[in-house]
Amino acid sequence: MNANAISKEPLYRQAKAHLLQRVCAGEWGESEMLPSEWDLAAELGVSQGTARKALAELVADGVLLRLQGKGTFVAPLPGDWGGGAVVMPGVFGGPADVLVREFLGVSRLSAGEEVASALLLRRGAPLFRVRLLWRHQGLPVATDEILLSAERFDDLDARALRARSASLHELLLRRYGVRVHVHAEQFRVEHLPREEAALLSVEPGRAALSVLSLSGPLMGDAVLWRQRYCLTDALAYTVMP
Amino acid sequence: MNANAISKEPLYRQAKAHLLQRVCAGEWGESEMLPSEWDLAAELGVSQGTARKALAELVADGVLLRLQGKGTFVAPLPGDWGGGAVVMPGVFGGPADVLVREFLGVSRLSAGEEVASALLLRRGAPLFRVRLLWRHQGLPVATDEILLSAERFDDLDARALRARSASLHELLLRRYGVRVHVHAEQFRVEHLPREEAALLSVEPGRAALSVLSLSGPLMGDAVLWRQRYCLTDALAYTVMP
DNA sequence: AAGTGGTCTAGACCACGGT
DNA sequence: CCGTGGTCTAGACCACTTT
Repeated sequence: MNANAISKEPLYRQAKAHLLQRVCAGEWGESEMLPSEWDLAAELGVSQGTARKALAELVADGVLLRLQGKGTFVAPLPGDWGGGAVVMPGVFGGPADVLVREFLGVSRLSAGEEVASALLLRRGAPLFRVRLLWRHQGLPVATDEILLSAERFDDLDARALRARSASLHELLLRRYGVRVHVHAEQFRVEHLPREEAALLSVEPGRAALSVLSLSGPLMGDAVLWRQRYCLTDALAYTVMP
Repeated sequence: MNANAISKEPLYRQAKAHLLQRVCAGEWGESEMLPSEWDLAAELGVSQGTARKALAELVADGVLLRLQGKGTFVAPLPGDWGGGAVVMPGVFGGPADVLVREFLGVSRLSAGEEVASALLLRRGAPLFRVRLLWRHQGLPVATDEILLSAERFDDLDARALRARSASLHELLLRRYGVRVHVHAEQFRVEHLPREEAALLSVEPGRAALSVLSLSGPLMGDAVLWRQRYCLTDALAYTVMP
């Protein structure tokens, strides 16, 4: 924590950015303890209080977990479904239902105006298009169309995504060092396009919940556009601020 | 900060609760500065650092605003629309559109099972039912049905709510000292009931975005159930975590 | 007992806004 | 110039978990 740091930013912000970078680089695996406040403070050349403030912000951002008496750990990544839980309509207290991911495929296309503007790319920039299907108790309930720059994330292949346990978020973190957070979400009612209706086994034109979300690295621009169509006959899309 | 305080809670939490109570009691009006950190610390009998931590949490919770060089102020209440902004679909950067509130009326009814369970009331408990209509550029785009305990919030009258500038949130704060925050929100697609369809000038059964939200005091149970129906032909309901 | 994070304190200095 | 909030430091003690 010295020389080349941007001196305009507070020390604890520089420490936070430094630690975030090391977390994203995979320096500490899941269930592996980070060094203690005092050790980190010594490494970074700051006081223990400053190191603590950086760690506290990373906890608030969902990057780290701290447990009194145990230590500091890298927080598990959210699944590809994201933060919004799915529960029975009208019931707020209950546990979230489990959704199962099914990988449909990856293709390539060119960025339209909206996507290009949201992801700060030029029109026509090459994109990867990842398609997912979500099942609840075996029945399809949602489709995802995920768009991301094919230039920034080259060599994204279907093999890794097809694995049942794999997650796009994990792939982006391990291969590109990008930890993706949701920046904003838009909810609308839309009529299902033919393709989505077929995947969800309902008639085309059926009204469904459309969830458009932009994600990207913490403290960075969005890199991931996701258009989700969700059937909400028996489920509700829940968010807790 | 002494005697009757719950000694199990950290000092800064006790200070936070104490300050929150004084804010809700209306001790400081809008655009009136709170005492400085040092003065508050002296009042509460804690160190300046502890007072700062309490203030910082209240800022994070949206209760206070702090401006370097100017002072600490009570944050303005969000309008009755709440946190979710409304913008053009697919456009994330733009400014939120303005919605105009129209008060339709207050009536009384008994709590059904769902509402009673969510608000921790007994089945059949008396409720107030507040009805609002939201317009965007003159056209109706959303209806609200707001339910709250008629026992806890007695003497809620239509006169105060009918005032064009009034807000239910302000009323609850000024009359009952309750500062309401959104605890959770559920999104679904629902078919418009006759009454809502008529209010929105569309045919009954039309699919609309249903937003069910529970609100209540910071650090307390929910006291307000809101069922909103929103037309999203030209608008999208946006949330930013 | 030793190590971890969590709280509390005291003091110093900086950055910003108004006088 | 002063008063405000914002940052940084150093040290002490507490609560919890593990050895």
